[in-house]
Amino acid sequence: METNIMDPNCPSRLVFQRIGDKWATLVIQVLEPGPMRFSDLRAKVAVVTPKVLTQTLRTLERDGLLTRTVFAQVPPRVDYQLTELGASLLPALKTLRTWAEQNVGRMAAAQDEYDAAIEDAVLSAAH
Amino acid sequence: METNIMDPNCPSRLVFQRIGDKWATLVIQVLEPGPMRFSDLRAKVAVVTPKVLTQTLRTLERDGLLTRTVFAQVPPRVDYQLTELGASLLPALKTLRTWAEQNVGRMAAAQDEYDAAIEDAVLSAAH
DNA sequence: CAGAATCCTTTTGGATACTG
DNA sequence: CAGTATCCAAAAGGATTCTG
Repeated sequence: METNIMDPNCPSRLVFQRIGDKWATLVIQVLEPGPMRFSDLRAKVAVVTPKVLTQTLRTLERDGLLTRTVFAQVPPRVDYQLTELGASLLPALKTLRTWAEQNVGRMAAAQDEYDAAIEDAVLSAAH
Repeated sequence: METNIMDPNCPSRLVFQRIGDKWATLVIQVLEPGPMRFSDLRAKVAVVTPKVLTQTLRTLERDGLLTRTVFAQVPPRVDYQLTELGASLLPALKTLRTWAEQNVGRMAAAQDEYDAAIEDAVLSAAH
């Protein structure tokens, strides 16, 4: 069967949505080297609140991209690690990052130019 | 200089954000074959409202990913087409789509499994 | 035709405080 | 330590109506 990206129910939409998630791709990339516990993730992913980090992790766990392992000890310890499926996404993310690193300068320049043109238009309209 | 994805100001964040935009990647991929006018885009991208489509197009234009060309005629005609920069993003998107098409089935299965486990937990808690 | 303007609902992200 | 519970502000997304 043909996957049609135009279809609102197209499965690839799900993936693009996940990629766009502010924290999801970050978490996946942080987990690349190996398992990590909640507090370490918080430290690594900077100023994310526990609530948002939990949300992100639950979503990724539900997607089968990572696993959550609880150790029965006090104080509690919970490890998160990429599944094979999650790890298989890394190359695609890497491709995107590479593009980003190489082209964000051009994007930023385009934005500056665009904004300057708008500014000019506003000023001349007010003449 | 080292780009650090952990940095909230990291430029690659901008790219991931754009990729995650519900309509942006769709528009870029629809424009691959060549220029297209507003109404054709609307038809292609299904049920998007003109407001949202306009927003998306403006953002992409500002990013330097596409150009907007107005023809001085009645009725009006406006063409949108990818810039070289916009087109250079296509391979990376293609990589993602390929991953999506190959793995969305596994993601969906993982979700079903996860939801079923949750459901079981709820039922047994109510025993 | 290609949108702009307005209004409204839903979702998202985050701050803060509390708990097993 | 690893979360959960509440509350809130901001933004995204969309329906509808109008216009050069």
